Amino acid sequence: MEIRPTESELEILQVLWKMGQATVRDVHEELAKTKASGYTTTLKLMQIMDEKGLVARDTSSKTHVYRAAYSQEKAQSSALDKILSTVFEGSTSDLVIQALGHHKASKDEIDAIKKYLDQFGNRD
Amino acid sequence: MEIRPTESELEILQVLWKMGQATVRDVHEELAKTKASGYTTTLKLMQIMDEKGLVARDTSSKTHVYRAAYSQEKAQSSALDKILSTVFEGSTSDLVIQALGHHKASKDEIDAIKKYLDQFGNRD
DNA sequence: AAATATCTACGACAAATTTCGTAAATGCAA
DNA sequence: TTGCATTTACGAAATTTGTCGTAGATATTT
Repeated sequence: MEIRPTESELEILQVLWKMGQATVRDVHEELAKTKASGYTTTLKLMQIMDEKGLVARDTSSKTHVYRAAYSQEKAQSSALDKILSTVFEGSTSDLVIQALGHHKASKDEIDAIKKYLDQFGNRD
Repeated sequence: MEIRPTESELEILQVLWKMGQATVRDVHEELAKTKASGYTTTLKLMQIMDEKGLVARDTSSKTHVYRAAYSQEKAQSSALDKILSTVFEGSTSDLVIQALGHHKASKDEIDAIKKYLDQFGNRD
């Protein structure tokens, strides 16, 4: 029952998350900025995503309007689960420290994290 | 030049990271615990990985001995890069906070992270 | 209304990944 | 040494994913 979006499906979801609602053309033109593939390719993918339940669409007018049915939060959680088990051996702290080390966080970001830790980190 | 391990290749790398050295049979029996596929499948995969440079092997005896040529650190860094750009919109702090929130870290882990932040987080 | 443009549906092709069967080589055991 | 088991090599099928072409429907323009 795992509904794992594929790589291309994830790209489409990104656009939908950002736009909220979008037509196939909207999505395709957004993707076209960084990727070269035909319009019908995007269309087909979004139709498949509809069948899978990854998106929902309003078909009342000729031009269908799509929205994500798979939330960014879910994708984040799923992505973290996966890399935790595949490359971090389940160690959240390893993951966090790697993330902080390799990808420089701004001072504001670091402050946000510290705040979070102080607030939440006092349990066993 | 991107040498991105596939899903199955990553499973094999996990075994090699853990074992250090391993034969095809070693790897296959480890994988068989959670997955059903034939011995020659594992063999073929590992041969392809050798061509790609993801593993190295000692062929001096009949039974070849493999080791990872793609480090866990590299895989970690690559995995973080990917999910940062695909589902976290580049926000390291979002990623970290999500990681800490969803996957409970132990007190020791939290302390380790705090320590890391205090030591390293005083830049702009 | 006729021509043009845009959209959906859908089959089929292409590429990448995974799977396996079979043959040949090598080592081990009777 | 002869037979048996294990291993490698390799081609090919099966699967999954991504790609596109074409047909038909619907709208828009002239």
